[in-house]
Amino acid sequence: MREAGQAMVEQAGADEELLEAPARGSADELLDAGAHDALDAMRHSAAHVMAEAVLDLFPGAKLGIGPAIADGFYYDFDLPRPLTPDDLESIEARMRESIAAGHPFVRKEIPLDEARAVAEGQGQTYKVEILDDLARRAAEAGEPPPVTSFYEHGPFSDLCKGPHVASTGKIGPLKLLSVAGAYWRGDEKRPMLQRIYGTVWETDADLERYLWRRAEAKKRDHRRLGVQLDLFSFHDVSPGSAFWHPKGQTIWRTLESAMRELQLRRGYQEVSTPIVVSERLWRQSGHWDLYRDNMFLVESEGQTFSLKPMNCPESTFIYRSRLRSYRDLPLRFNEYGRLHRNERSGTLSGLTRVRQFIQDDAHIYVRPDQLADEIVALLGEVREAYGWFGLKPRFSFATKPDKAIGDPALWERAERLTIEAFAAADISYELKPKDGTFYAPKIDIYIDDALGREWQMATIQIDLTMLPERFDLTYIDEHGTEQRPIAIHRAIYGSLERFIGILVEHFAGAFPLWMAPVQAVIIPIADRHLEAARELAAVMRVRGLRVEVDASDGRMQNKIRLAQEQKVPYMMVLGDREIEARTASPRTRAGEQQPADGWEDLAARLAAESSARRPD
RNA sequence: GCCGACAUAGCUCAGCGGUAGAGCAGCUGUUUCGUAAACAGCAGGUCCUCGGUUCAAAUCCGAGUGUCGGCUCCA
Repeated sequence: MREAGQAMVEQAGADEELLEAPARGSADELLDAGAHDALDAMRHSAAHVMAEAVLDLFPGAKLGIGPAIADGFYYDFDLPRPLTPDDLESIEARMRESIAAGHPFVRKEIPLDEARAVAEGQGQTYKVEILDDLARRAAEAGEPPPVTSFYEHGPFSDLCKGPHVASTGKIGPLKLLSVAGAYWRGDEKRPMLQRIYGTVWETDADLERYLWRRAEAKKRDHRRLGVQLDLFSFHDVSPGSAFWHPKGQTIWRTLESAMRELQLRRGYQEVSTPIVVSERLWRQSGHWDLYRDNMFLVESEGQTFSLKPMNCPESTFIYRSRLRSYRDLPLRFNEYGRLHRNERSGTLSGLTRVRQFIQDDAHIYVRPDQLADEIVALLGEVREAYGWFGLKPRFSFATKPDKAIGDPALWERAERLTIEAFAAADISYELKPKDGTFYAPKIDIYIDDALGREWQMATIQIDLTMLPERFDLTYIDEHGTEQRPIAIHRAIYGSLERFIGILVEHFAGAFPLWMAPVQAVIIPIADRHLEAARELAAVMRVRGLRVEVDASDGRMQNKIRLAQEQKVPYMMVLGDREIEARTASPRTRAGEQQPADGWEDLAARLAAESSARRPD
């Protein structure tokens, strides 16, 4: 990865559109600049031009940092007053002037102490801090203070590694997007700066496409569609917790029963454990020290309880409720446990960041010799379940971090068996060295949604120590001696709330037939067709289909439009012709008219289509 | 939690010191209609909450609550 990055930077440096990157300096430093290609150089250059504009409009503004980021750039400023949307317009206008002027970017090298004196003279305290850090890092590495580089364009100069485009005129079409608060260096104990986000592209068409993508994402926003489709709502009496409406709950139950069906087939046994649990349990599990701030506490009769933030410790009580034989393993306990985590108020966001949620959680207890087979099976479960939604999971494998508990030999074995399991299941994965949890190596599962956004979804953790040792789990092996099982924590949907939120956006609310809250709407043309419409609905409901009859006195065209807006997969218009022949001709939400079919046959066909759980 | 913005009818939003508005949804009536919006009428609001300024506050100021954009992509 390092090598690839370096090669890219060198390639970029060779591009004549780019100002040459510094010859000296490690690949790491170059990577830190985030300037990987021409577009990044352009974005980083735009950040400089924005800083120029801000300094011009707000003399005395202090500069933080201004890197290129995915899709654009930002720059952090310490300003005398909060910025308004009008300010963004005038800053953008000033940037256009600088771009029109076509100032060349000029690289200057200045000894560090000299640069520091200049920055201090200008009152640029954040730049001084950066320079001091550079000096300190060099000193720690036993190197002399490095020579620093500045990039100048027109009246503006900024400490910067580069590379940049040749001149401000080479900066493509841009737009400033938003202002947000950002702590200096991401540290909440440091001053809060104002961050301006912007986007730059090589062509107008690219910019348009990006803005369209943003607008599209906004239209698909699950918080918006959740209201439109009547799925769920949020209320200030319980911030961060969804109120599920009937249709949302139907989706919920449908996903849950699909997973239950899979779990039944795979030999899981469902359990349920208390939500209010004594602090004593959390002390034993270690959560009390590490996680207490995120737990809701409840006092009763002088004892402290908490709403459980995770299920895992409690499942061990069921494991230990009797003596376990090696013949009992694997034991697969799944639980749809309701969890509460007291997330900081500012981080809450729709269904994707909540305080209360339910996981399709499971804890699987295996003998070491069963681990590899179990992981292969779990990877298969993930693939199967994600196939219901047409999602293609990508896998990563995170290994033992530096601060880890437990026997190194067990770690080594678990990691080796996991890698073998990937091979056996013929699944490729990205290795993330030292990125596991302190108690377990873990497999994380990612998907890209319909808009190309990446989401971290399921997780599989191979727990060698936390549950087995802290809760003293044992089984009796074939020689009559006590052994420690391995515990696997796994969630495939993860939080159902979050998963449904992602699905709403992925499908833009047009759910596949099998999970649509209303699968078909029957539309009688006139009142005299209502009775037959109800009959057809009954025929379909017998097959387990979720069907509604639009009995309102609106016109058929309007009923179609409403069903269309609700993204109902099938509409059946019933008039004299259909009723005479006891047929119906489904109209799909894509506008396709399917051939007429007898009621029974149609119901059977749609029911079969639904139970196939196809993603389209 | 912190910074900024926002909070008006069920929904989307206008009004921004002088008696609360529109479209959609709802209700009532007329219409009974062939594949994406029939017509008319009616009803609907402690303008988020509390406090302040003012002859007068949805509008200005302060506090609180909630929501939204962000807060480790480090020259």
